[in-house]
Amino acid sequence: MYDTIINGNSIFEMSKLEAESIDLIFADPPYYMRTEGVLNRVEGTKFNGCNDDWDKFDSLEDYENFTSQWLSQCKRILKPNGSIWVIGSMQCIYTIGALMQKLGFWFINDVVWHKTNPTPNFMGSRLNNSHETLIWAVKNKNSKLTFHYKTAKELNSENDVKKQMGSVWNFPVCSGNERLKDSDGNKLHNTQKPLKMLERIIAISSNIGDLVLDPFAGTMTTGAAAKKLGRKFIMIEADKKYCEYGKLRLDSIQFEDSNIARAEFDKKPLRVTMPEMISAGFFKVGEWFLFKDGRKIAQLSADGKLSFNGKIIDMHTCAASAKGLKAKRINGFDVWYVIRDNQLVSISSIRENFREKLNLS
Amino acid sequence: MYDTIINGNSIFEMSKLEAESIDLIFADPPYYMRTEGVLNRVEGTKFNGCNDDWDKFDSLEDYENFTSQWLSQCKRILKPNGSIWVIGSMQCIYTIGALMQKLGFWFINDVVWHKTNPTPNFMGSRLNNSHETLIWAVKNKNSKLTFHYKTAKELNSENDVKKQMGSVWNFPVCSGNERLKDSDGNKLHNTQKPLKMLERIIAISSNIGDLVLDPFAGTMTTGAAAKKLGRKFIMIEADKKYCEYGKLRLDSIQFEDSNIARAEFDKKPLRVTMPEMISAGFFKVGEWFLFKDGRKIAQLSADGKLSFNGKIIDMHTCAASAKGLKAKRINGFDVWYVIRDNQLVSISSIRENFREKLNLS
DNA sequence: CATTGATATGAATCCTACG
DNA sequence: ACGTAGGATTCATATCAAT
Repeated sequence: MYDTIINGNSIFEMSKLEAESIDLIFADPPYYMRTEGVLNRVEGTKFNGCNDDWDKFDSLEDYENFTSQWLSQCKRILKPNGSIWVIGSMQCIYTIGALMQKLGFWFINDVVWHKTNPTPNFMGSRLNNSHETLIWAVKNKNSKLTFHYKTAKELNSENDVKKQMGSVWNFPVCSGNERLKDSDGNKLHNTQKPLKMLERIIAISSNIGDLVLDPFAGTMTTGAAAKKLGRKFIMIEADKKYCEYGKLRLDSIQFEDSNIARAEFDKKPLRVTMPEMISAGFFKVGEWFLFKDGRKIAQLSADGKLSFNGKIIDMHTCAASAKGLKAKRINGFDVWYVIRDNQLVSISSIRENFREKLNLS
Repeated sequence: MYDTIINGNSIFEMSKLEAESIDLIFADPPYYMRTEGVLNRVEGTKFNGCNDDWDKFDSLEDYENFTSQWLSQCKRILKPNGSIWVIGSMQCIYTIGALMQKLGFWFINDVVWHKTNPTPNFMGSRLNNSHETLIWAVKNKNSKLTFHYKTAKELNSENDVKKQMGSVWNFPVCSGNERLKDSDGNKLHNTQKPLKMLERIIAISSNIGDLVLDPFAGTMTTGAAAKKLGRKFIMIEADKKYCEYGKLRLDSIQFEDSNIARAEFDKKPLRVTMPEMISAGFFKVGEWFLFKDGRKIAQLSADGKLSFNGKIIDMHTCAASAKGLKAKRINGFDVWYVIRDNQLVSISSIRENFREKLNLS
């Protein structure tokens, strides 16, 4: 049962789903904003924020109870190595985050959505609230995380410079053409999230073909991003109107194949061993392994380890030891060189040659 | 008892302070990082993060209990209109924030310290954690906040353009000369905070002469900023070594008078009334009040209100009404013009003239 | 068609002194 | 603790009309 929109109560509908069946959950729950009265702009027009009934709760305890219930269902249906993302603002995210930790979710990152065009504070009564917070967690401390590090780096490209993606993300609020309108031309939903943000989340923390759940689906942005990136989805939404518009939206979207969708940048190179390379003639037993500065340090043994000061140890441990580091091991492929045609050659580049030969055959 | 460093346990020492005696609290508590083992950099040197004994707790419950205790003391000693700031990272800030709300603290903003030079994630195992979170709260919902809006705007100046300060702040992590060193030349403290950040916090949310408390004072950055800005301070720190270095640091700092320290930009202009200005001859009873486009809308009445469509109403209500706005009132000083020397002149500029004349006399 | 200017709008815990 | 009334307060972006 997937690629469906379920019109119903989030907690109840989740309770019917199978345990450990979901790869990725994105949750955009009610924020419990606790606004009162009307807020007028400086010009005297009314500011139309989020004053929906679904955002009203009787008390903090009431909200905690609600939050605890839907989070518990999420924990139950999430696969052992699945991820959950929750978005919230200052009014709710601390309640949510604290309950998540109590339930045993293990935090990977908290991410700040820095809005490039936030609503200003009309009254100058506090700092302009220009961000929302996302919590990224896995089911428990021992979960094996899906994180496409190099895909993230690729998505974080700026002027062709690719840097490690950080925990502060800049996106504009959803507006203009992207913002869904109802039949009267008014915004369909008060809290539609940017598609780009959902695409980023799904791309870096799930695999193609995975099953994505959004328990508070609203305008179905999560489903839209999931479908576009080739993931399956289940969207739960209590409001019938949103479900109807959501179906139209999701039907209009197609899978768009790409290196990002398939996380090609994170594909691991073929795993090869020293003995393989020795028997293929890429290394010779007994040859010297040198530092970059040309010093002869250790000699290759038949099992692929190194002979160093009379001991046979693996090249990574040997590298750390020979460099006198406190660390037990460092990556030997970054340290060792051999002599080829009277030249120092990195063993890393020799491994590359070997991999190329394997790929060709 | 102020401008002191107290060497002792935070909770115990706070319990001895008088109730409702503190204007501003800045708290940088142990983060409960849950780090294990040793983290090595790519090149094999040891990364010296924070694994101090003071950051060790037995369990989440233990940490909650500790947090609840020090926050309760903060609540007790904070003045009714005082502010509290707490800084934390993803490991602890949700626990802290949730407990603050349970204790009745009312959130003003959560602020993101976006580090411009964060420690990279050496392993590429998650997003580079490049921020910490500050929570700014007052004692309860009805507290009257100290917020120097225009001082904040002034501090947020960029290329001479001053904008409303937002909830995402860019600061580099504390390093170089600012970073305190011990007698061996090693960094004195693992979590020293940037002085500029503390100055900003103190400048915008307290008044000159106020009493500032830091229950986890560490390198005494809070005290340094407080003294520089002419605030009194109480610094509590459990570690004797930090207290000794802290005393040296604070003794070397002097109050530096400035418009920021005195929040001059937020001084309210003299409050004046229409009748005053009428009797001083700046307005004439019966004269027309016009829109910016030159339309004659209403006539000035002797009590300073406006005659509009046969009714006498105050100029702010009249402005909203005459513009057909839904809002009951808008600022009339932004709306109304009168004729002086055959020119449209804003009544706001006339009020300025009147204030100047009052200041001269 | 390009450029300029007016208008609309976004998850908001959005005032405060005085009587 | 109320209510009432004086008066201070906004940034980025998309759209659309006007030039």
